[in-house]
Amino acid sequence: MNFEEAAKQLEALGNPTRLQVYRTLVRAGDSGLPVGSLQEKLGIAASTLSHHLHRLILTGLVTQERQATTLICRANYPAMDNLVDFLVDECCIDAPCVAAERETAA
Amino acid sequence: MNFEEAAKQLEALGNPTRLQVYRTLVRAGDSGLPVGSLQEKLGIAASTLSHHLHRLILTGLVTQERQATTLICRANYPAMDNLVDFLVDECCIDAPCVAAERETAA
DNA sequence: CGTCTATTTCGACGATTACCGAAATAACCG
DNA sequence: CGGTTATTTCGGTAATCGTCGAAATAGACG
Repeated sequence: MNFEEAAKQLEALGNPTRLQVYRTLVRAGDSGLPVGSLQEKLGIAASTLSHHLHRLILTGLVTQERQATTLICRANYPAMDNLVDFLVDECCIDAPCVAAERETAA
Repeated sequence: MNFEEAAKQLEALGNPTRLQVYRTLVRAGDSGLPVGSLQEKLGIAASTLSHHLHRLILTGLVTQERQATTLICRANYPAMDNLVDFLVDECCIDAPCVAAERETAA
């Protein structure tokens, strides 16, 4: 995980609307959610949602798969895993913290 | 860790300059670093650094302690720990996602 | 082909951000 | 008090962001 990529992903998740989108997708699980359902759940304009989805996709945190006219969105779990690894690694380079212990224990 | 707080911290870390500030502080360890040293390391204007530090402090990711005329900055490890916890809890990184069940129960 | 649904792109707007240098403040020392 | 060093606040500017509605595109179906 390179520094710039991590920063971009963190920035993507740092917007409340996008964090909510991402959380909703995570909770939807492997089956994912169509853009329309997502829009209904969040109650924002379709164009706004599309914009945020685009950014999440650019950072690799979300993927899309076409099923006929609807687009299914899914959280990309490995990407988040890498991001968390980055944070833990950064956090624990010189000063071990609780996260490192949990990491090694798990 | 509440949702809004997590979003604010993620946004704080999402800016490349701030992420670099934070990383530098993490690597400095418990002894921390004066603002001046930080500025020298990063090569940015003092006012710009002060601005970013302020934001990191507001989110709780960094703390400051005065020592005479110099201000010592330190990474707040428990805050990062909580943030990582939030991400892991929200996104159940390595395990099948049980968050949906938790959601319906809540 | 024309129409319907789903989604994106476009164009615009106000709000926020990042950055800098200059001036102000804080704490110490003589 | 006057001076010195460390840092912040102020003022301003260019760039980016978040949001929306309207228009454009993608695919299915008759």
